[in-house]
Amino acid sequence: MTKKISIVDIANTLNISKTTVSFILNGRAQEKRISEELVERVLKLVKEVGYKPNSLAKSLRTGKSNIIGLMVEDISNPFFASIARLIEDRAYEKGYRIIYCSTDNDTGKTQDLITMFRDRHVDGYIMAPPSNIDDDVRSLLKSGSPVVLFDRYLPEVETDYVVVDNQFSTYNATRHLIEQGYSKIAFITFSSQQSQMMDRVTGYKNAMKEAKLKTFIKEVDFNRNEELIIEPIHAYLKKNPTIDAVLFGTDHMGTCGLKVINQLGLKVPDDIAVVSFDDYDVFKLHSPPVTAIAQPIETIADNIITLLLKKLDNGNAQTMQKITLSTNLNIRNSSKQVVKAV
Amino acid sequence: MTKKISIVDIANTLNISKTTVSFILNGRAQEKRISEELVERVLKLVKEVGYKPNSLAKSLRTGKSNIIGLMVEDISNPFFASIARLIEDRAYEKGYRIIYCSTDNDTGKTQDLITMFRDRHVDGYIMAPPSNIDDDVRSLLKSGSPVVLFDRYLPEVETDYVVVDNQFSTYNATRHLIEQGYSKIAFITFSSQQSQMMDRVTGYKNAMKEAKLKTFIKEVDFNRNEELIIEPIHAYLKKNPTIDAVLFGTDHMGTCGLKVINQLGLKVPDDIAVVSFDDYDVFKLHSPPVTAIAQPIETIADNIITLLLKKLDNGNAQTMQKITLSTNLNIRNSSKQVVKAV
DNA sequence: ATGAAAGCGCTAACAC
DNA sequence: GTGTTAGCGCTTTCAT
Repeated sequence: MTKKISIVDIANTLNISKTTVSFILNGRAQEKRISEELVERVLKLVKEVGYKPNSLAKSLRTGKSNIIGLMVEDISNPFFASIARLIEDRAYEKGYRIIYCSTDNDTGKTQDLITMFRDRHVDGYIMAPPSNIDDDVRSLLKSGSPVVLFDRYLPEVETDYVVVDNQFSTYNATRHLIEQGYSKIAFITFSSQQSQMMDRVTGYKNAMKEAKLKTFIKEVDFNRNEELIIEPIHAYLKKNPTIDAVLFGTDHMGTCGLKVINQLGLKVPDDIAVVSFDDYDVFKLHSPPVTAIAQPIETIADNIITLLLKKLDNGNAQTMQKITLSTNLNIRNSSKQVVKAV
Repeated sequence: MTKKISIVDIANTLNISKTTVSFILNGRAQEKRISEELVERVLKLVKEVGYKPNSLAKSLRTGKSNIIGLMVEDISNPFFASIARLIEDRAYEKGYRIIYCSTDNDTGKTQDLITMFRDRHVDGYIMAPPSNIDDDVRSLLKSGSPVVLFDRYLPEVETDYVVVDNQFSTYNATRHLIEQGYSKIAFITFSSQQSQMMDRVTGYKNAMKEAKLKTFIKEVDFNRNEELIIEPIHAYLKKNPTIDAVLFGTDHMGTCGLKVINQLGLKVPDDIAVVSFDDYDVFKLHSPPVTAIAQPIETIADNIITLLLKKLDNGNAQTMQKITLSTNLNIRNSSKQVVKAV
């Protein structure tokens, strides 16, 4: 097999030193003024025997692994899966590989993960950080590793990040519902201290306050068991039958919410209007289609990887960039007041 | 930082040799009859200075990386994302990490990926193989690396794999449609030579043949641009207005298909009945809910990782296991003939 | 019971 | 222009 051939083997076969081979293989032949002819011979043999440099050894020596550590909340969530896919593609083009992990927003698990990534000498980190991870990120930064945050950021840590304008997004969505004539508007979301979630609540609150409306906020604890998310929403909606519209804080929340609304036999939008953060097939194909706050997934992924690759090239030298992108409110029939308020 | 400390540093500090430290760290103190007291001292210092072995160096020396290479068709597809998530969890518990890549069913890209994984000395491979990858998989096997295939297998290669009973699944789904009184039943799927797709077509064909019905098969080329999938379906359905039911070959196909049906303003199931392979929120939440062939995701993931871990433990010694799991046809309103045939 | 030393495959400073 | 050599940090055989 292509197994055991090392740089020494090919050097010996050609009766030259492995240094020369190494130089040639790393494109430094010109610089070292190695004869065209030797270069050819080496390249030919390399191809012939199918020699592949051992990247482990290379990494050990150079300290570079060409691996990027990607930490998302949950790879099975469509938002994160899509981002991961796009990042993977761009990184691949540039010769980087991705090791990913799902953090479940668990700080302890994330710390473990960071240790393991550091251990493996990953060259850079992309992370949707859980709360209370500030010190760990700082220490990463201090040791010279580039870190790009996304989806949320850590207000107390000076890093690059790519997020969307969460506060305006929910403010805007809430305004939309108000303009459509709804007044008992609930905001149902995950309980979380993360920046993006805080901002989303704030946007909702501001819009409601501005319109002098009473807020209805329901926070549900995150759980991987969907039943445990559906149940509290069910209870909440049942207990507050006057609610005439609901804004869901994430795609997952929105999906669970729709299930509840089905269970309760509520008509959308007549009984209850629906808007959700994130925009996926579930919302587009629903009857009626669900109004959704669409994040610019591709732009997000593009910015993340561009930022990281730049740092990787520049030896992490530059100043931090904080990128906030705007979302798009895709208005559909789930939030259009039918003319009945006449 | 926790950066530069190596085994030598801690050996020097304690005035002992690095060998001893290595033994202690690898739990061979007993075996080597190293004094309790020394062991304690070493462990204490290690903890104190936060020494972490360099896993790169370890891998170089031992040839083990504790990394598993996972190759899926597309990580942003919910089926693969869910599987990936479950595998990640189980592997993590056992101290293994996952490097993943999306193959896009592209043989060339997959070969690159394999080379890169092999390069990085991954300990094992999990793969949803594209076609024509037989030789590469064989060579992996020959070089002693455990490989577990899933979702599809390579008939010509003797490996472990975990798949579902695709042929029976579509046969059964088609039978269901026939029993409901549909007769112009189309099968819309990706054009592919992969085992799972071939089996799905066969199942459909067999059921139709058995019932003496004419088959309507539309194969669409895979493309990452959704528009290019939607368009041919649109054209096909428009050109064959007599079709009264359709079975979609994958979740992605089904989602695109529903979009087309919406565009065409067709009523489900009155104008057209719908059944899809794979069962996701999109189908459950659709109005009417869509009948779907549910794969046992957790069981699949569990079997895959159990198989691989066993091989990893046993030095890849055992015989191959071929596991075929059954699916579940979740019958919903999208395929229930409304009583009109009276 | 502990240590010296070889070596995994590679890079790069320094010779010649 | 090309070769010698010293590590990168670790494991493991063989001595003692």
